[in-house]
Amino acid sequence: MRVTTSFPLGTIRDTPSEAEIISHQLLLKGGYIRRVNSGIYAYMPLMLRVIERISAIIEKELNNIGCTKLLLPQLHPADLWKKSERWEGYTTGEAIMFNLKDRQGKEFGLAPTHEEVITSIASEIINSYKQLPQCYYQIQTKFRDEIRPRFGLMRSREFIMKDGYSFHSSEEDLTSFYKKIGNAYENIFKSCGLKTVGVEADSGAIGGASSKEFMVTADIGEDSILFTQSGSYAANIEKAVSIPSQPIPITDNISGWLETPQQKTILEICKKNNLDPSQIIKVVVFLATFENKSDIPILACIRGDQHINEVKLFNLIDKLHSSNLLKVKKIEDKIIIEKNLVNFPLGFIGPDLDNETIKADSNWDKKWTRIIDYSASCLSKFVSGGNKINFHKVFQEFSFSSKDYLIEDIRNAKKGDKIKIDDNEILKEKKGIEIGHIFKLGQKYSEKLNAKFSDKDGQLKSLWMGCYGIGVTRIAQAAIEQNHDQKGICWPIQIAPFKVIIIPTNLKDLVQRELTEQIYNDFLINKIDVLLDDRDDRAGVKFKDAELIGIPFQIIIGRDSINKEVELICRTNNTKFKISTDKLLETFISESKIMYNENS
RNA sequence: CGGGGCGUGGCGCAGCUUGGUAGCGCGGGUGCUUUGGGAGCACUAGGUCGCAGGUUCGAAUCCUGUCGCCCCGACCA
Repeated sequence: MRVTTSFPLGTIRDTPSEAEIISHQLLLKGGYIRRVNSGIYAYMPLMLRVIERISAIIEKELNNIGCTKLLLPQLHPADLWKKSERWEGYTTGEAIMFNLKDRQGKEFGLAPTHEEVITSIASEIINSYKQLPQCYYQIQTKFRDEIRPRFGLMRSREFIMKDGYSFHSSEEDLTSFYKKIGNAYENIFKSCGLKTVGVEADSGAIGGASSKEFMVTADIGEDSILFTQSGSYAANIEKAVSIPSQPIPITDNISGWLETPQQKTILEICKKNNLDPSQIIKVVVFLATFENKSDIPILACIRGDQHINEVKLFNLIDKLHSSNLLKVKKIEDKIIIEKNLVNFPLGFIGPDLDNETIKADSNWDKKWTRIIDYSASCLSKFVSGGNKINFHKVFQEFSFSSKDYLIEDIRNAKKGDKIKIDDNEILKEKKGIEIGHIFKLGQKYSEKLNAKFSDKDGQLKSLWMGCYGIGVTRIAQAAIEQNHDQKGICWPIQIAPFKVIIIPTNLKDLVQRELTEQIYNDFLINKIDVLLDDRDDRAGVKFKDAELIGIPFQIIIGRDSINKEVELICRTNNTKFKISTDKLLETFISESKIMYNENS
């Protein structure tokens, strides 16, 4: 490709003010993407090439393990999503799905994911165990109405994703395929030149028995990963389980009521009353909203030095009730409190708060659901809210063993904690960018959408399913986050838009020009992805652009053209080879092979 | 949704406090010079100052409303 005639670069000199993180800035500066609206980007020619490289790597690995590519619609009828009972949750609860009505008033959603569509199709085409297993995948734009799009392609409202769905006749077969796809994922990310960590994860709104996320570790990551040094354990903080540190025993000389005026936070109480956070039980109030059931108020109790994990809390409440749980939200809003509660001492609540605090005319459940985290349940003497404004209380010999209290794990594991499986190790924490997620769905969707097959025994059974996602555009940006320097992007060669860029320093020089054409054609004939910067600009401009857009190799054609000598420069480590043109191609090929091997 | 910030040529910004009819740098175009690290000089094109009301003789500037975007938080596969 020639920059002047077929491949304009579109680099910009100033960093657009909208970009906060380096990878986003470089994508904009390098002319890879242009913002059209909040969370909506155009993929410019350079970007498209990167997307195509990543897609090709994904396709190769998935085809290798017998997956089949197809393309599904993006406009989904609401009916289908109502069958799986996700319509409400996706349009009113989390409201992540863009939705609209057609001219007849029929409802549609713009697909954030495709379980419903693929399952309904699978139910039509799969009849017998003899057809199983099967795995279909596609690479396509997804739509999600993110609460706050940010960081360019990292969290955008329109993004490209590979999503795959597998169908099995048994749970065992699903499990073995799940492992196979996990291995394929590792190959894919390695082939993309990315360093990733696989972690246990919460399966969230997709649902299912278990799931694993693939993370690119980076400081700007939006997820927290907890892991042990040895690699014996790694999990997303949403899912991670640990053993909390030992509480500091409370001294004997404290008892009864504590007057705690204006002391609403754990830290204030500790400071003013000479207590340790582990001696306090913190009570956080939530409201669980269901699709067709009255709202349920929750008292979530946890040791003061620990934090509530709202994902675990959500999953727990979801498990307790058959109705579809839409959301669990902290009760803070004064209007909501006044409308539904009476004598409600926010900030001074204890685990034994009276059910009478819920107003009779409220449409809430008339009983608090009291959930006690393990960290709190083993304390018998502790300080907690006195259920009276400006008062806390020392609870003595208190027992949570009554059936009013559900003792569960609703706690965030944190760094420094020990884990069950290995006494010697403590958890460390890093930030990560989620670029892949695989789920064992089980029969959740096949049951709801009635996707059955005839098994060996002649019985009709629900299909076992897995689903597997990779954020294609997110990989591209994560790769930049992991591979850049002061000058710009340093693409891993596997996913670079071009392998090499030819930079003639002075096109007015006839010798240079001829040599340039000769080398360019030579590379083209050898099917090497080459970009020729044939702009009539000063050399410096072209050097800067080449570095910014991050092509792995540069060929500089300059003064030594007269001796048939050029320079081959490696972008990443700045290695320079001064070589004669007849050795250029073979040197390039061997050097790029080295680079391929380093990255995989 | 709460808090903060910003909307002025393609990009980055100044001007706004104290109203007087829009400016700088980069980028674009033309010409000459220059040519291995974002060149120099000269000329040039390009903006109803987000939008709508209001105040005023006069509004980018003051007031009201509204829309949009960005950041932090809530929240979020």
